[in-house]
Amino acid sequence: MKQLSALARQSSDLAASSLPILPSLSKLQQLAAGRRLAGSRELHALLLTSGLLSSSPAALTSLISLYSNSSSPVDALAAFSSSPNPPNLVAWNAAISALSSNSLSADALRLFRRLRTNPALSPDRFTFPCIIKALTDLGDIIEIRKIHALLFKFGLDSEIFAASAVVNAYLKMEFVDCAEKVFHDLPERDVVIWNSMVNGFAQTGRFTEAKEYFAEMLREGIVPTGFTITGVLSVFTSTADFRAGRRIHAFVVKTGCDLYVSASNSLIDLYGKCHGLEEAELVFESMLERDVFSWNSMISASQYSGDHVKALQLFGRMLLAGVQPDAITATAILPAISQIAALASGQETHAYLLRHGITNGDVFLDNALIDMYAKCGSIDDARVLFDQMPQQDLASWNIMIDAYASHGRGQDALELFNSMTAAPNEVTIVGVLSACSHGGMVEAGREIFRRMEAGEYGISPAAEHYLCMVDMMGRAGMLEAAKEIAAKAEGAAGAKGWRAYVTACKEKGEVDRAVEVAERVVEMEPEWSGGWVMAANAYGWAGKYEELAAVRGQMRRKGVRKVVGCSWVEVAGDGVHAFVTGDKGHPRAEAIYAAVHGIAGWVRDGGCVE
DNA sequence: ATAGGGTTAG
Repeated sequence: MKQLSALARQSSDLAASSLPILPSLSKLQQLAAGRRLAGSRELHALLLTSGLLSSSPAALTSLISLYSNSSSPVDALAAFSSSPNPPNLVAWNAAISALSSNSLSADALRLFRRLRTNPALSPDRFTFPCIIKALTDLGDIIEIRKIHALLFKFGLDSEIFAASAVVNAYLKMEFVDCAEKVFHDLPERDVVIWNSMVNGFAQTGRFTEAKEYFAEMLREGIVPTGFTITGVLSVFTSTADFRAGRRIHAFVVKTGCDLYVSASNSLIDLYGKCHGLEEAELVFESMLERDVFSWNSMISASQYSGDHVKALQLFGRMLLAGVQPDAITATAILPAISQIAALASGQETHAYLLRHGITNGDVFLDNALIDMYAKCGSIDDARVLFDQMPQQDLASWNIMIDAYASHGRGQDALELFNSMTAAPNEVTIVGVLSACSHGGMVEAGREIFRRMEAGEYGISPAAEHYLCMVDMMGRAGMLEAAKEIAAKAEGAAGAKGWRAYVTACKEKGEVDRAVEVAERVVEMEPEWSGGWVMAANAYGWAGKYEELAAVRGQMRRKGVRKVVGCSWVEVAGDGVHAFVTGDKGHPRAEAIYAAVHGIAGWVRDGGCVE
């Protein structure tokens, strides 16, 4: 109360200068809503000084709901508690609502219990929806059942607002029979309670029921809303039923029902996940209003389609639009940065996340950061972050082991692997095997592979593991052993295994061995251009030009094209530059090629061979 | 004067 009077003194001058003497309450509300929290405080001060707060119960309730709508539940509760007169039931309801709609569920429950001890007041049809919502957030099924019984006691069991909240609660906690009973016992059902059924089933993975209720809802002639569309789209996205998702989009366009922001977001998500980048963009660009979900879904859609540059551009637009990124934005954007190895951008993004307190304790985000630092070459920074994590998950271990592997630090990878507190999975084993391979640690690698074959990790060797072993043996010059392992791998991995073997044969000058299996790669994976190129190269090394010409001829006839290699480099203060093989398009191409030749010369002079 | 339902991540 002391604080409030001080506040009143402070802002009464301001209020007096900008407002006529006691305008109507609704006018005040409009002004306050426009100015959000500051406006609410101004109104609060004015109501106190004018005495309106003690004479009008409506004034107190309006004030509580204003604070609630400006996301200030604590101020709402303070106004409620400091009321000069005992608050009436409407004020109690507004206060409970302020807490429950601002995620202060436990406080909402406490306030509700205090209301129950008040002999003069009983909860009504406005109280129940709020308290049920709070209990749903708390996941308290025991309390939900008690409150449900209480609804009958007060004769409010046919109230559709309370029933919607109850249905929502039961479905979230997978009490399907209870939810359906409440739903069917109602004398009338509106679109909201239908939405509760559809979305409740959708969220708990009961996709069939969700679709059935949606279909039934349409049969009953209920007009769907943006809430319905969002829920039903999430079903089709989860089940990868993109054609049905498209049909929903068409339905929305045809019936002209408003999409609202969330339903548009769900469409972007759907199109993003079915590689319909253009359609996702179409929806995104046509939105009049975008929230953080819109941006996150759109950035992820670029990301799924592999367009890292577009993802980064979108991120820039997001910041310009003044939308605050969150941890999900960061996990979507960091892989794009990693892909183009833009360390400066990565550091900048990390600093931004730290400044805005977005990093706190999100395992996904920490993993993305570790991966980014490792892929951008800053492996020791990656390790510092890894060690600082309060709790690493399996992905963290895998990322860090992979990081050491790709930096040729086999010993560090092996040490990390041996100190693992979590059980490894197949990805972990691939990482540690490739670390042994790149680090030339054949014996350690063979030992892990042997243990794997003996079932020690509970994982049986898969294609990738064979591939790692071929690579490892090949690099160590154990070509016969490499060949034996390549012969064990099948399918696409078999082809890659043979390619690894062929590469190793060439490295070791055993071109005859390479020629012997050159076409096996093509036989196994004729669609893969890499196999054809490999075969042609092998014949070239051995000087078998007739065979080489034959392979090239077949490649032409079949239209096999070599995929052009592409790389990026980040220049401090000058952004990211992309290059493809033989690229002369860069404004400073001449200087760049001169520098490359210079570096190649130093490397040769330093005694390095290919 | 006060009330119920929704989307995104390795």
